[in-house]
Amino acid sequence: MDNPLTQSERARVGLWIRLARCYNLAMRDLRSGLREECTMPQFDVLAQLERSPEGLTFSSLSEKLLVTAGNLTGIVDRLEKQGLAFRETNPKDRRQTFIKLTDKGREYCDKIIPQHTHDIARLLAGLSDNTVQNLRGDLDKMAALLDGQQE
Amino acid sequence: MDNPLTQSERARVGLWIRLARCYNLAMRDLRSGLREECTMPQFDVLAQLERSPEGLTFSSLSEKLLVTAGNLTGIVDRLEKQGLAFRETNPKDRRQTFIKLTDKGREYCDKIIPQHTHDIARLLAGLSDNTVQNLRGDLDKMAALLDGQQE
DNA sequence: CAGGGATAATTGAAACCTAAAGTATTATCA
DNA sequence: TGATAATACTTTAGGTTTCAATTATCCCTG
Repeated sequence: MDNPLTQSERARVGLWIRLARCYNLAMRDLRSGLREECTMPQFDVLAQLERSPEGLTFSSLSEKLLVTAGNLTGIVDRLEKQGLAFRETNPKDRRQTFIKLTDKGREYCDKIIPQHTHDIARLLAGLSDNTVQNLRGDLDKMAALLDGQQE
Repeated sequence: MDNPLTQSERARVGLWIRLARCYNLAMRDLRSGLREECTMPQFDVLAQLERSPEGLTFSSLSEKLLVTAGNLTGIVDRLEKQGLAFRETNPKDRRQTFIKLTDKGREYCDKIIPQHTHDIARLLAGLSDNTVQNLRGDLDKMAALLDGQQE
């Protein structure tokens, strides 16, 4: 039962540590670029809403963003308070609530999404196109693996 | 000023989205493996302490884990309350506080670190050794870039 | 058409997280 | 030496996050 780490296990732990480090470093930078405007989780919700003019339910947002529905309640509350989004009960199924952008929210997205996109591009500008392609491909493999594994 | 996205920008945004997705998917799985025992942030602190028998200050932990010192205050409070770690003022510089594992904390680490390591290895077992090596290399490039960029 | 089970969102408790302000201690240097 | 600056940690306020328990609604089957 006292098995030392195999080479292969060590390599995978190292991979996870590197992934987490990159995530946190990038997150820190991107957060500060957004700070004056809105929080990162609020931005994530806005960006999803922006591409779904018909609105999104809490459940679908929850799947897309990988956060719990209970969490979204608070984030949407704050977006609503800022006048950027609003709730609308689905008349066909009154359990469901659509979340939609207000006009103000849409304007806000027009301003802030390109800004954030530019922040990301700037942050990663130092990587070669080749490295970017390789990373995307390998992370897709990893995501597929992790996706299949969650039951 | 109304510049559409270049190919290169789009690719980098896609990379960031994939990275965040992998991080969140893995985090979700690893958290649930740890849940009965302790929280992920508590684990991260314990794992750092375990390899520094001389103790670690809040500042050094903050750098290693990429979290703010204010945050660590609470996490260490909880570890202290559970009897896993303790604070010790540095007599040479009374501003500094060393955080150290208790005996109980060390025992606990002996149990939980291998378990968590195994969880990571299991989670990523489906990736080829080749993919793991490529990812590690490319993420190292990315981390170096992000590290240099933070002033 | 009346329960009973599933689904959608909310609530509550506990922990995490950041930025900024506050407190104590040490270092600088005029 | 004594004012000032820098450093290390804590505190505070505002959000985020999860899990588990509730509430409201829908669907289905007898």
